[in-house]
Amino acid sequence: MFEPVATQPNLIPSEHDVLKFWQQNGTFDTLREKNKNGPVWSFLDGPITANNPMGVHHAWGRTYKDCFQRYHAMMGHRQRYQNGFDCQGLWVEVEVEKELGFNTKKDIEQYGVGEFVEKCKERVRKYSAIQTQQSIRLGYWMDWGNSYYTMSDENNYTIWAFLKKCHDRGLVYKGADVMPWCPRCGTGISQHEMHEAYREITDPSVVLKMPLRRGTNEFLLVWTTTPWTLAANVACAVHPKLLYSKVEQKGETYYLGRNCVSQLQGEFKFVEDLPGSELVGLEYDGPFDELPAEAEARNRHVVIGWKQVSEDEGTGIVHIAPGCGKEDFDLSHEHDLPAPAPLNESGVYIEGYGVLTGKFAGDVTDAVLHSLKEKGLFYTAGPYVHSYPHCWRCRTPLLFRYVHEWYIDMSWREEIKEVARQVRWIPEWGLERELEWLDNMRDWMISKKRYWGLALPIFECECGWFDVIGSKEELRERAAAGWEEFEGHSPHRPHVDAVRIKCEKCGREVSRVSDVGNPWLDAGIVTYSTVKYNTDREYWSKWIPADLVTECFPGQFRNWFYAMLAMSTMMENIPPFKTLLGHALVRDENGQPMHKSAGNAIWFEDAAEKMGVDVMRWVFCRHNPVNNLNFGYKAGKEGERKVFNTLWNVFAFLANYARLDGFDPTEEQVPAAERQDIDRWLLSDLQLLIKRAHAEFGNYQVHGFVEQAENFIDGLSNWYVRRSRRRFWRTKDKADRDKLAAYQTLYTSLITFCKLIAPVCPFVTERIYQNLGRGAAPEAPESIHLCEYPRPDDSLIDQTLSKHMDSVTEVASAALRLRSARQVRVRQPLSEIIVASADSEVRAGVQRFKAQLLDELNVKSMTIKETLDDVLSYSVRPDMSRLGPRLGKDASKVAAALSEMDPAEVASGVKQPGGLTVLAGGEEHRLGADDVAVERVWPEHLAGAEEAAFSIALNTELTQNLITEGMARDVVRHVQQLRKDAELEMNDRIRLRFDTNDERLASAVTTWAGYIKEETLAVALDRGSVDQPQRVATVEGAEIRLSLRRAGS
RNA sequence: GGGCCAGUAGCUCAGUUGGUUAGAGCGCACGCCUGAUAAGCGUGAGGGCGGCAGUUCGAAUCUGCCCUGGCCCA
Repeated sequence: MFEPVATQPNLIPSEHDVLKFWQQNGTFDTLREKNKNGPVWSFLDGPITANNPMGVHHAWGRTYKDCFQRYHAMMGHRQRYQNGFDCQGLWVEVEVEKELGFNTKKDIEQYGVGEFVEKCKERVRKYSAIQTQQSIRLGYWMDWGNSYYTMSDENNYTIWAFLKKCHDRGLVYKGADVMPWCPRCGTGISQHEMHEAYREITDPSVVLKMPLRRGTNEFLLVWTTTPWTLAANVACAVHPKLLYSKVEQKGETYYLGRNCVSQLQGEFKFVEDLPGSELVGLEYDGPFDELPAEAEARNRHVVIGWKQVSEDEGTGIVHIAPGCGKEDFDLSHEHDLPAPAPLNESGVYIEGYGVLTGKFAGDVTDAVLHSLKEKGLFYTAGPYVHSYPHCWRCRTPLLFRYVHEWYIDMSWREEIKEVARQVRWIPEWGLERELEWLDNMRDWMISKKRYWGLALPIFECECGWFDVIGSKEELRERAAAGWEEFEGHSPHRPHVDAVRIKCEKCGREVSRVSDVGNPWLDAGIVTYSTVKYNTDREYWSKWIPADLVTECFPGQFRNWFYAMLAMSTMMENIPPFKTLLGHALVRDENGQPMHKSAGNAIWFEDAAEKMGVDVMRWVFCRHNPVNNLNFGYKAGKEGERKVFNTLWNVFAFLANYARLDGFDPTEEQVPAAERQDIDRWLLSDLQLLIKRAHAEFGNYQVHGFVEQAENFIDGLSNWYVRRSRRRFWRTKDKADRDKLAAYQTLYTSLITFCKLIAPVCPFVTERIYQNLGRGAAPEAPESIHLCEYPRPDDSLIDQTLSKHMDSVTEVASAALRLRSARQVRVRQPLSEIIVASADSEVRAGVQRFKAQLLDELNVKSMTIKETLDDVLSYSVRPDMSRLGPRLGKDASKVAAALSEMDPAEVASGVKQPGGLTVLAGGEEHRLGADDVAVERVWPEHLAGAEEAAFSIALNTELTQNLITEGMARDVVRHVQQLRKDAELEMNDRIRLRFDTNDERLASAVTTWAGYIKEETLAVALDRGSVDQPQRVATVEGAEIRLSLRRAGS
């Protein structure tokens, strides 16, 4: 019935076997069929970017997703199992550009937008297929034929519906702003995408002179790290309340922040300090006033006050170029200043900038400095290290550009906040984080001047009119031209661009704006688009809000979580999900961020085939998700040893013995009341573990359960099995109810344990189940994952028993420690142990498991008492350094008197409230606990230890009998090793032969021959010359030569 | 400048509603045990819980301020 089990689990090859097994049997389909009428549990998958193979960090989130789905499946819940792929957006474009060797948008235009978009789709298909295969390898059970793609028509049109709703409320607008711009990608970078954009770089820092127009030789010293923006200077800003110094140097007068005078080169003469407010309003000459483009600004150069100015860096006087900086731009509104915009979308100067025209902004530092020097405006320059934003996809340093983009006015953020509050955030501070973002975010920039993405359904007329189309049907109805060209294509560029509608104001035919959409629109709509919102509203309302969403949280508060919340608020004003479980980042073994470039990134496939996915999943589930996870093979190895080897060994032990014994798990159960205490202890612990599992899975805190599971398997192996082994070894006997109870207890515990952890490690548990569960009962479900999740049986829980067992293990480990300290090996039997405790529960526990303890500790007898006082003696030594100064010459008399007294009385006396009264030299002296040093003295023959809850004393006196028995046990041990070396079966009988020159040893063997034979399954034990010993061992200093052969052979 | 999270042995982390002598794993050394275990167990060295000040009979746990690191926002 049970298959024999190898001693090594061989995890990785077996995982492939299990995958095959599931596939061949259609196990996942069976599961869905089984649960099809069950109560709904709704998980909603966050789309993975289908742009690269998976790294181990993807596996973390996916392990959670699978794990919770598997738990709920075993609870009988109906689920959707839909995986998602994120398809559209700049990240795909950038990779395709790399593949094709493109550098600019021009390359794409020349190649053809249609072809380029096809390439993007192709890349998505390729990597979604790879990720699918990898996920299957992880054991991630999903409806893989039915994954959603954010590039689908359904998804795109549902976003149109969302935008239409926004437009109906008047929230869509075209705005003008200065924003971060990637000159390589030729697109603005929205606030959402500025996450992790800042990187340290070295830029030129320049201090230049701006001549004041009011007098001669007076200059503002102005600082900038972006020399290219100087050609668009409009104003200078000072902090009105900061102090500025007026200084003279080489016949010129300079103004700069008082705390910035260290910027001055060489000697200078201090003239006076004045507040910034006195500089405000002064007019000056700009550094590039000769340029035609500065014509308007030329007449407006003025010093303005701005409280953001700091004197921590630079000169305390800031150059303002409203067309080149966000804050500058805002200031220009405040002060009604012009905003010349010098760059085109590639970051190149437009006409009107003299020698700069046609040059890339990042390349003009030398030209700018040269020009300043020529004009006598240069003061100093040097390298400056600061953190500067970069394009999050191509790493190009961003520029700031004045542009027109489409926005959603987010003035309705309070509505979103209200929805966010209805979600349960794990960890709880996720809500605060989200609310903070919602408070601080600006309007949502939804346009991008790119090619591969959502086609914004905005049609804009020259006359200023625009409208938003809400569906494919609406587009068809309103199409004035180009519908035929578009029909049959997905709503992507370039085909959708062919459609024109009529301007409702001036009647002209107008096209769609050429922009594509922000990719977070794509992912944010999935709670609608993928759940049949448009086609089956009843179905949709059954599954949304989803019960669970789980993702890695850094970044997602402003991206996916935000987009889902905002879009769901607009669509139906409901939370899109009920619980959000966030987890931190995967780091390398040393806590460093994993980077492809640093070479410390681990690809999923490598990890899967090197550590195995069960182990990987265990590592993920064991970790507290709020902390970053340091992932590496070392941690995997540890988990493997600690958990999987232990589990496997218990399994192998049970299966192999059960096979020999013909144990039948379907036999009638021995009632719990008739089983041994240790059995009932294990079953009680098992119920507690089941309870814990339900609590933690239900609460999405799987790591708490996994930690407890580790403790359980440890107790199962290293206490229950170790303590119960002999019950399994007894000869086959149908009437042996105790043996049956042991089998049943171990069998139930192991198989229940496997079911409990099956969602975490679905492979190894499946193998164990196939042997133990299915092998024993062919009518059982064909997979462990088709079983019901175990339910706790409260009647089996016995808290007192647990407490008793705790006392027992503590006493055992204290006694073993004593043996170790005294160098008395455990195989050497000892005559007596005394356990003393004032706690009656401890005494009860020790009494209850007396036999177990004696066996475990190899001691003949045990005495249990309340205190060890009667076996201990005390030694008392007066502390003369205290008594001397206090008692003077009486001190020595007190000491003498003390030595006459009973040390035990002294010991207890000094602890009394009044102290101990000692009569010496005719006077009474009171001694307190500090006056004497009391030591407990253990009698020579006792080794003692005092613990918090109990004391123990071990009699280490050895009689000849004990020594002889110890020798016999040593011999047994050597024979067992010999059996193992000879690769005998566990139930093979042997004929044993030994030889020794030591008569003590020889007589020990003879005296204990019965015992030795019984322990080693020897049918014969003879002394005789052993010419070719299979083992030569030393016992108590004497040599013994051993040989054996299988009986009957 | 504001907010969130974290700061416990060499490293990685546990420490429930404040309660006696703060735990575990890894690593190192030594020892023990082994008819399931190329496994396991024990011991030792090593920290007084970022700092200071409070509350309390009692604080790693609560309060305040500060320091360091990470993240977010400005």
